[in-house]
Amino acid sequence: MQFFKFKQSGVCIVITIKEIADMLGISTTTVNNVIHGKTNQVSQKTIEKVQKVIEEYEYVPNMNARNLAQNKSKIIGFAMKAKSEKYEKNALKDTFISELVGAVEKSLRISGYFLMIYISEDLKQIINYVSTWNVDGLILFGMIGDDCILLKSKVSKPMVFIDSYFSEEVMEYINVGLKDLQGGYDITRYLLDCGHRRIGFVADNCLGADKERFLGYKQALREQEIAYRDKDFFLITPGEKELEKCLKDLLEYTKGYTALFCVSDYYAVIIMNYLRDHGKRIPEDISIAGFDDNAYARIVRPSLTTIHQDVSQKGEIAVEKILKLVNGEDIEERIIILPTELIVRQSVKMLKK
Amino acid sequence: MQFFKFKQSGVCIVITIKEIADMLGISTTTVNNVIHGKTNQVSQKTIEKVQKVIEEYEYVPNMNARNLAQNKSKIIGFAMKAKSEKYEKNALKDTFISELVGAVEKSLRISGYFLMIYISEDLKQIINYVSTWNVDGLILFGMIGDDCILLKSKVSKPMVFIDSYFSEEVMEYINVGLKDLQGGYDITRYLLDCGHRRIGFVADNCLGADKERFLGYKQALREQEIAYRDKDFFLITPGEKELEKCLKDLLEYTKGYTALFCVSDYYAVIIMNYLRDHGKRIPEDISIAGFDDNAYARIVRPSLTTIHQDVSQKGEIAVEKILKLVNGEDIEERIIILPTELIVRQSVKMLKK
DNA sequence: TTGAAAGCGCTAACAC
DNA sequence: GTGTTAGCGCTTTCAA
Repeated sequence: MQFFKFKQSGVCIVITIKEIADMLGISTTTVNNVIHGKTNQVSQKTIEKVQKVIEEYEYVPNMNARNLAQNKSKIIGFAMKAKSEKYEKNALKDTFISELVGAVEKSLRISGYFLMIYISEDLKQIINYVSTWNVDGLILFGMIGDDCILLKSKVSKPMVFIDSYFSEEVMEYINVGLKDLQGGYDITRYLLDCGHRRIGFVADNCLGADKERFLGYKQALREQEIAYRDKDFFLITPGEKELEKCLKDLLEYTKGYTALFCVSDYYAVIIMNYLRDHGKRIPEDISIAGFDDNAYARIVRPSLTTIHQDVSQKGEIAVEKILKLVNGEDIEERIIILPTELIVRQSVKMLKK
Repeated sequence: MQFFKFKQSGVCIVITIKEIADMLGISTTTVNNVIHGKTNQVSQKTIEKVQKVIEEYEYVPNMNARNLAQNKSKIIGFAMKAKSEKYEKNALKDTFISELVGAVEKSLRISGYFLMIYISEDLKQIINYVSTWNVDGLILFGMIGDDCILLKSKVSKPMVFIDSYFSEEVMEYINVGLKDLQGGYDITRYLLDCGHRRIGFVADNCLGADKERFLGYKQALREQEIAYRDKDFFLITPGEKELEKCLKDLLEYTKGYTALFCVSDYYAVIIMNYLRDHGKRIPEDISIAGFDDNAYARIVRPSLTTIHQDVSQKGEIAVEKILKLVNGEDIEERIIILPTELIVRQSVKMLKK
C-alpha cells in the first residue's frame, strides 16, 4: 500500500525516506544516495525529482534511526561531577563552568555536532549515560586521577579531559589544562614581592588543579624561606549554610594574615564582599588575590588581582581534539597546557618593607 | 547462532536485550518485562535470573533504539535565537541565560530527562532540530510574536515559552513570563521619587520583555506629567566594536540626564563601569538603575539598584509545565507571570527636591 | 543506474 | 508466564 502525505499549512508532517521513495516509485537506496550526495550513482533526472520532494516536504533525517543504523550519534557529551553541594544546585551559576560550556556548545554547533550536558555526583551514572546515548565522544571536566582511570576502563569512546591531572605513566589521556602550579606560584610571588609575609591559602579541596595551585603557593613561600604551616590552608566548604559558617570563621582567621590567596575568583569575590560587609577594608586591612580572572574580577571593587586564564579557549581546544578523535585522526599534542598571566588590579596592597 | 559476551575488565562491552534473552534461553519480551518492572507477568525465578545478568553485565538501554521504537525521545530541547552579535559568541556568558539553562538542566535531570541546547539565528534550523531529534518538548527563550506563530504552525511537539509576549487571542500558548511592565514602572517610579526628571532609557531593542519594560517606564513618566521624547530612548548595539562606539556616544549623551534606566543589569553593569572609567562618578554624576538583579548587581560598586526577578524559578516552572504537557496532563495555568521586586541599593542618588 | 533486503536494538500486539 | 514477530527510519551490502 502506498501512503502519501500531503503538505498542508498548519499541520506538521515528517516525511521519511521510504515515503519519498514510494511517492516517486523508486527505491530507498536511491533516495538515500541523493540525500548523501552520492550523485555519481544517480541520474540527473532522478536527482532533481528527489531533491524537489525533499525540499517541498522539508525532509529531515530521523537522528534516532540514523544513529541506530550507524552505531553512532552526533552527540558529544559534556560531563562533570557535581562536587558535593557546590554544583548540586545550578552548576552554570559558576561563570567558569558556564563560559566553558558556552564555548563548547558554540564550537560543536559550528561543526554540526550536538551537545548534551550531563552532571552527576556519580561516575557510574556518567558512564551509563555514555552508552545509553551512544555518545560519539566525551568532554570531561573536573575529574581526578581515579575517575580518569575508571572512565578509561569503562568507556571505549573518545574522551578529552579538561583540567585533570593524572600520573605520568598513563600518557594516553588527552587533557586540556593550565599552568596551574605556575599560576599559583606567580600570584604568591607577587604577594611576597608586595611585602606580604603572612599569606593564607583558601580552597574547598586539595585535588587536581587546586592542588597544583597550592603547590605553586608553597613553592613560592619556600623560596622566600617562609615556613608553611598547616593552618595556613583555610578549607572552605560549599553549600549555603556551611559556607556562611566558613565565612564567619574566616573573619576571625584573617586577623593573623595580611593577604589571602583564594584558589578561584569565585571564592575570592564571595570572600571579599563578605569581609567588606563585616567592616574589613580591602586591601587596607587585608589583601585578596584570586585565580581565573573571571567576569566578576573586573567588576568587583576593588577590582581583583588575579591570574588570568582563557576559559573559552579551553573549551574550543577540547572540542577540536574530541572531533579529531571522533574522526579517527591522530592527535599529536595530547597534553595541552595553556599559559597563565598575572593580572595586577587593586585588591592587593603594597606593604612598606 | 548464539553469541555470548563475557565481562572482562578493561574492555567495554554493551549488552543488548536480545543477548540477555539468548544467554538465558528466554524471549526478549520476558527480558523487556523485567526491565520495565512488569513483574506480575513473570515468575520470580525468571526475574531473578534476568536481574542478575542485567547487573553483572551492566545492561543499559540503547536510547536510539528505544526512541525509534517508541517514537519519542527523553530529550527536551532548550532553543533560543542568537540575537545578532550578542549571543553569537557565547550565549552562556550572559548570566541570565546561564542561570536559566542551569536551572532547566537541573530540573530535567531530576526528572530523568535530557537537555539539548540549541542556539541559532535561524528559526527554521530550530524547527529542523526538533524533528531531527524528535524532541519530546521544547522550551523556547526570547521568541517574539511572529516566531511563536511560525513555531506553533510547524512544530507539533509541546512547547513552553519563556519571556515571550503574544497577542491575547492566541491563548493556547504556554508562557512563563514576568511582570515586566510593572517592573519597568516601579523602577522608573523610584527614580522619579528620588527627584530625577531627566531619565534615559537604554536597551538594545524594543521587543518582547524589553518593550514592556519600556512601556512601564513611559507610563511612570506620564503619570508625573513628564514628556517622553524619542531621544530619551538610547539604543545600544551589541557586538564588540559597535558596543564600544555606543558607550562612547553614551558618555556624551548622559550629559542631558541625571539617571539612566538600563533594561537589563547586563548592560547596566557594562555602562556603569565604562562611565566610571571615563571619569563619571556614580551615582553623584549620574544614577544608574538596572533590571534583573543578576549576580553582578550585588557585586558591582556602587551596588546596583534594580528590579529583582527569580530566574531559576522561571526555568523550573518551564520544566514543570513542559513535562506535564509531555505526559499529556492538563495545564490549568497557561500564562504564568512571576512577580518583580524593587531592590534599592546604591547606584541611584537621592536628589534634593 | 537502480533495487531488494537484512539489520541496528527495542517495543508491543498477539499468540500460545 | 512466556514466546513470536512485525515494525520504528535509516544504512549498506549485494545483486540486477
